[in-house]
Amino acid sequence: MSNELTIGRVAKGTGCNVQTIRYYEQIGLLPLPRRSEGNQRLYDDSAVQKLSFIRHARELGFPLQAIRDLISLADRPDKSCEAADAIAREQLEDIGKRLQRLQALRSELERMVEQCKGGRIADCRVIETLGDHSLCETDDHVLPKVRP
Amino acid sequence: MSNELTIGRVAKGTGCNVQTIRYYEQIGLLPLPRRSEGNQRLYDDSAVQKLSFIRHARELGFPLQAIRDLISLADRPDKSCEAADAIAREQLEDIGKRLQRLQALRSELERMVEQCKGGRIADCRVIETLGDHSLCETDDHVLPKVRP
DNA sequence: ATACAGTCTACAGTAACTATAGGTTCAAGG
DNA sequence: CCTTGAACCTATAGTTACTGTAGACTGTAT
Ligand SMILES: [Zn+2]
Ligand SMILES: [Zn+2]
Ligand SMILES: [Zn+2]
Ligand SMILES: [Zn+2]
Repeated sequence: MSNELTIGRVAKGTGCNVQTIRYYEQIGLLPLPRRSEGNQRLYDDSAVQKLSFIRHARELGFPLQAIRDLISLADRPDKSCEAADAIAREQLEDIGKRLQRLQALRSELERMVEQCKGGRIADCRVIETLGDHSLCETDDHVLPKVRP
Repeated sequence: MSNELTIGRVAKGTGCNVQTIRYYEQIGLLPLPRRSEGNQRLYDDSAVQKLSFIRHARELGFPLQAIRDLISLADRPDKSCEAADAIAREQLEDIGKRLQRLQALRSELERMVEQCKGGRIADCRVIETLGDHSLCETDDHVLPKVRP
């Protein structure tokens, strides 16, 4: 009952797909697993757990580099968790920024879509607005224009 | 007053950067511009306008393929704008989905960060939660686990 | 005339996978 | 025991939308 799984089982169990697992191994995020006589990967519980950690963090939007850092922190249980918390706060902040931006985009797009009453392209409010940002209500989504 | 600009000027005027403009040309999104005697690109107003259109649509999150489609629609002013509106609605829908997801992520991350009172990694709530999704409040961010 | 900013091409790199080709291994059914 | 087919293997290329680099050339200002 050493509980070793093939890559496909691990994939199903974690919701990762097979190539992704191999990819994580390749970039050094997952340790090299034991191989069967026929050279197939065999994973034990600890590998599955690590992959679940990675997967969960990815689902929460952490970039792989942050996950790498979190893993190496997780391997030092006695140290302070300050650095780990900082990574999470950073991720939170990043998500906050993206949310704000998306909210601005959504309202602008809503306005665009709503204003077009259908008809010919020549009169389409969508096309027109895309061609001219000054028809937009906010400046959120355009970088400042600098006159040369 | 033929109003021709070098690539750098166009870049400044549109907020695009120079390589991006060359990239758009390369993938056929922008037409080949006239060249100076010394082989440097020279853009007229219509090119600048097209690039502004592209840039604006990108800022609103449209993928390049959608922009390609919008441009080819914009070139047929007499046709119905139904297709253009559909592209915009699709983009709006996509943004809505991303917003929902990000909102879920944010609340989960907030909870995580908030619960950790600092201390050793061994007791860190951030690390612990990442290792075990069942500590999460919602299932939004994890694919259904299928038992093999 | 010389300096220096701007431009040119071509290519490599980024994030995080996903897909493909062409071959090998494993488990089950006949 | 043999065959079939799913699952696995490696290696490589493709995806999106750029960004960065190297090494050479052009254009302009003093
Ligand atoms: Zn319309
Ligand atoms: Zn706008
Ligand atoms: Zn902590
Ligand atoms: Zn979770």
